[in-house]
Amino acid sequence: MRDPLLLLPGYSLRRATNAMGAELNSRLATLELRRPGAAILMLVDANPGITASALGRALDIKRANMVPLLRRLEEDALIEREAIDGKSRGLTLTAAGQQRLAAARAIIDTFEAELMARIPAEHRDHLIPALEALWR
Amino acid sequence: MRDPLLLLPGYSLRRATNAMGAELNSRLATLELRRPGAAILMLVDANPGITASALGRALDIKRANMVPLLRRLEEDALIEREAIDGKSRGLTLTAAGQQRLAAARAIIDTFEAELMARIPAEHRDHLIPALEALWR
DNA sequence: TATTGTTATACTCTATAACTATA
DNA sequence: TATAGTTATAGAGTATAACAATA
Repeated sequence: MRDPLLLLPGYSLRRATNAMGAELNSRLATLELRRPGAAILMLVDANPGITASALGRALDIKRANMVPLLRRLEEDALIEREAIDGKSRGLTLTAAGQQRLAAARAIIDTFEAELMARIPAEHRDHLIPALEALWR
Repeated sequence: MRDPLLLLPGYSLRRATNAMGAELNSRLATLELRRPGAAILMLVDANPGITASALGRALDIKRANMVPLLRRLEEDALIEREAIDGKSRGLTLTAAGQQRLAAARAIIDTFEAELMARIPAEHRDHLIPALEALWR
C-alpha cells in the first residue's frame, strides 16, 4: 500500500517515539515504574530538595498533573516531602527510592545503548543535535 | 538545575515529539482535525477502498481504537464506507474530505518544512534515516 | 501579585477482552 | 481458523479552571 506519511519527518518522529516508549515502559514495568516515575526519580536524585512545581517545569508536566505522579511515588515510599516554607515542599529520595533508581538506571542505560546501536554509524551522532534543535 | 535526562536520546526524542505534536494539533484545530484524523485522510486518499483494519495496521492503531476515529470522520462527512463483501467495508474520501485534506496538507507541509528548517544543515539529512532505523 | 499545592474535570490516546459475523 | 468490525472498559497522559494559603 502507498504510505505518504513515511515521507514526513514529524510522523517518523512520532512513530519512533511511540515504539520506543512502549518498549521502555514494558522493561520498567518489572520495577513497578513507568517513564514519568523514573524521570522524576532521576531529577530528584540530581536535585535533592526540588519542588513539585520546578519538577513540572523541567519535565514539561503541568503542576496539576504532578500531583498523582508524586502521590504514587510517595505511597510506594520512593520519595519523601519535607516543608521548605509554608507553601513549598522539597522532594528527596528515600533509601528505597535510591535503590529503585539504580535499578531503573540500569534498564534505561541498556535501553538507550541498544537504541543508538540500531542507528547506522554515519547517522548516529546527528540524532541528539537534530532533536534538540526541535525543542530546546 | 541539573538535568541528567538531557543526555538520553530517548528522552530528547519524546520531548521533541510532544512539542511538535502539540504545535501541529493546534494548527490543525482550525480545520476541526487532529493528527490521527489528518493521517487517516491522507492514507485513504492514497489508498481508496482501504479497510479500517488495514488502516489500523499502517498507523499502528488498534482496530478497536479506529472505530471512534472513523465514526467521527464519517459524521463530519469527510469519509464514506461502502461494503466490499459481507464483513469488510472500503473507505473513500467524500468531496468534502478531499477539500479538508488539501487544507490539512498545506498546514502539514508548512509545518514539516519549518521543522526541518530549525535543524542545523549538517544534521538535517540524518534525521529521517536515524528515526527510521528506530522503528521500521 | 505571583507562586505553590491541590481538587475536579474532561478529552485524547492506548490497551485488552469479548462478541458477532464473515472469509 | 483467521479476519473484520464492533462494544465496553480501563489506564495513561494532558489540559483548563478554580481555590486556599503563602511568598
